[in-house]
Amino acid sequence: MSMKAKILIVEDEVPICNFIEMTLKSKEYGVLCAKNGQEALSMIPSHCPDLVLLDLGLPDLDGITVLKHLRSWTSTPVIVVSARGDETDKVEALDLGADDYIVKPFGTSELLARIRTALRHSTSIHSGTTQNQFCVKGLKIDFPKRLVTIDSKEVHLTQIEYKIVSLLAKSAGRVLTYDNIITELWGPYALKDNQILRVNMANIRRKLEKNPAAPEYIFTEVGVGYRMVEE
Amino acid sequence: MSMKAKILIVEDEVPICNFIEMTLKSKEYGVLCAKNGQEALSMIPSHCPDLVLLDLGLPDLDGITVLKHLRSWTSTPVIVVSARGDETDKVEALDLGADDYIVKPFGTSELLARIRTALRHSTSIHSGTTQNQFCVKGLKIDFPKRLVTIDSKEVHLTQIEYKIVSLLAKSAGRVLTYDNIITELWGPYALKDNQILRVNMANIRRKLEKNPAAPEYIFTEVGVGYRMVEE
DNA sequence: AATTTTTTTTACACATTTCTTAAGGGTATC
DNA sequence: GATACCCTTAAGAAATGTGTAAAAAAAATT
Repeated sequence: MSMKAKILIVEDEVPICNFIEMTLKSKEYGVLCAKNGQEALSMIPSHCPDLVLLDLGLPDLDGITVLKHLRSWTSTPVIVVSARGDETDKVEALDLGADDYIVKPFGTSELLARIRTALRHSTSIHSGTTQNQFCVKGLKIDFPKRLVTIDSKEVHLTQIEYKIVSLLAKSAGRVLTYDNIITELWGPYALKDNQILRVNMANIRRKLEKNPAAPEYIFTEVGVGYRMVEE
Repeated sequence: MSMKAKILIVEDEVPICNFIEMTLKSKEYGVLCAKNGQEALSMIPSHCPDLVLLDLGLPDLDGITVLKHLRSWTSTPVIVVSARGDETDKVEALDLGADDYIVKPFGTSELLARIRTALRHSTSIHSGTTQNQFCVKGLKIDFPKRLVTIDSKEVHLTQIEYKIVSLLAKSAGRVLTYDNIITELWGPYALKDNQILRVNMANIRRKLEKNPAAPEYIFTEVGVGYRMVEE
């Protein structure tokens, strides 16, 4: 938790943008700026901001259009900032998935408080509730619970074992090379020595497979890597 | 999903309360009313509203006090409705965990839109955290009363111990990492030192478990964190 | 101001995990 | 069938993580 959240400001009026940018930077948020809708939409996938401050009056795309596009694929929190205080505008934006709507001119401390509120929602530890799991034959991996079961019986895996198994499961059907796995788990600067991986795989198989010598779940691709059977 | 959400209105001025009640009922929400803070706090655990509309100017307890009490055990969405539009009031309420702050007089369609927004959050994010009791084997945690019992016998937990236990209980079945817990209890800027957590866990287990060396309720995931057994 | 309670720090024994080393066994190639 | 290569398995050493006790510091209570 060294750095605070990254916030994207979508605002065409430079002075306002600068003002908000300074305010946010003084509170140690990471700040990105987009001057129009197109720019905003192209920046979001690559920069993955934790929150978007969206002005409605943009030169190209309407802010509402930006919001629509955005909500079609992500639930990144969006606070709409607008000069228009009409109720219909507020209702439209909120119903399209905006998380809050602030009318200009606004106080900086209110803006900051509303940002904190929106971020609180998205970073709550309870927000990972989506039941994401991998099942194949008798093997089940419940990622949110970090729980592996064989025929409904819990199997205890160590940290590294669990990471290897879930990495393979997330690419089930595809071969992951030894380098892939080592780079992912021990970082890019680790020695590319497969031995440790083999030892771990032996231990994993002893825990998961009925007969480790004839695996059902994780197959060896000789000279290449390992592959988890597909769902 | 036959019936729409249940909303508790906390408001001492009868005409305003009636007006909001009618508005909400016309949109088929379930409506409850509390005329003061005490009443609100006693109604919430028993009626479990899906959302609270909280007026700040109450005859007995300050609305802020109500919010504080409420947030000590539940994350039920709260929209503060207030005649006071001062920034400091807004910031205070939002930082105490209010999800939104609307200044009177407000338009009904804006109110409804903000209610929809708040409910959207709670059903996608916190779903399941609005329980006010956790039971498993002989252990029972009553969140509104802040009471922990083992086989109906009260167990005294210190502040931190209680927070750790209830945090784990609210994510029962899931592993919470050391970082999760430390960040949640000591804030994001705390040193990530697990020792204090280990000490607390030892004390908690001494109080809850028959045999602390072979826990029934809270399990250790070596290298990862702790997990409360599921209900 | 003194006492009690709670929280944090320190120290250490013990348990688990991770890594290294080494032996053994397939399989393909010559 | 010998050789080389790679994979599996076992066993133990090294590194890391965990639980407990006790003392110190901080906070709350009287």
